[in-house]
Amino acid sequence: MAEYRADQELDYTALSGRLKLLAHPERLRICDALRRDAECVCHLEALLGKPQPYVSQQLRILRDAGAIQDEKDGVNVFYRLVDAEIIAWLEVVLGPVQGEHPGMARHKQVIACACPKCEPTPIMLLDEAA
Amino acid sequence: MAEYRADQELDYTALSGRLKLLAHPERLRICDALRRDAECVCHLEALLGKPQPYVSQQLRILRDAGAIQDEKDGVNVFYRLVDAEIIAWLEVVLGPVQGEHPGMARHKQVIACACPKCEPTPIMLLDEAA
DNA sequence: TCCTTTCATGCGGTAATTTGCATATATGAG
DNA sequence: CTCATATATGCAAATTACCGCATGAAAGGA
Repeated sequence: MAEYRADQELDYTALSGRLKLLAHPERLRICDALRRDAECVCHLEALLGKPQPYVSQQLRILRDAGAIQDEKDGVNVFYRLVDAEIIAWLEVVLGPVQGEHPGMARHKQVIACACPKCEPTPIMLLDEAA
Repeated sequence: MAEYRADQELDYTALSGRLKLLAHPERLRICDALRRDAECVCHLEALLGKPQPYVSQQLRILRDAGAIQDEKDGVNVFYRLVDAEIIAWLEVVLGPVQGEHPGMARHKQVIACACPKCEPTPIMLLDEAA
């Protein structure tokens, strides 16, 4: 009764569809930033150096696929990685999360964005503390 | 000297380009088959149920990218997964390799192809042994 | 209310992928 | 050499993805 051959029939179409989310330079960079912590759109805009509608479009693709979720906070919208499977994939593709020193500042790689509201002192947190 | 911020500057373009190889249903299925063992084109053709030129084209994409290598054996050409990084990705995306019972037959999931040359008894090996 | 800021959406053109099909190449048998 | 089989390649049509841009919607301050 050892039915070796009837294995779980992976859904290659579904899997490749999810892989396609990451198979894009800017979306991959966004996901890399988000796996450290949630970020608002203006930060991601500064990180990518692309126009805001462009960033929002990539975010929409990720959101519609269930990879990320938005949390509105007044005028700003923060996005967070919520898909465990994709988080696991990122761990292998990009390596372990950088800058996750316990208790250390967020925004390790994220460049300071122009908006004064996102953070009081966007990136200097590390150095100012000295 | 703790330079937290200057991390290894991942090449998102290169990584997404390699992810794109797997972000395709048939290529993903091919890779899943190949990570068990090398397979010849006719087997893969039977597995996918697609015309031979179609299969050869996907194989070419994977070969040009360095994911797989061909080993000619007479009239047949066997393909083998050779990229360690991609093999590691597949492990996470598809789960551990199925049907890798030690010392057990190859061709677990691969359907028997029509060609009589690939294998004397393509798929029956398991049962014939009884 | 009006204005500013932050973000989202819709649309169109362009570029890249996908895929079917005709054909080319290579190997071995006879 | 000729033929059959296994595989590769080239090309074009169809589809899809990508990206810039104009505009829309929501929130908060004055």
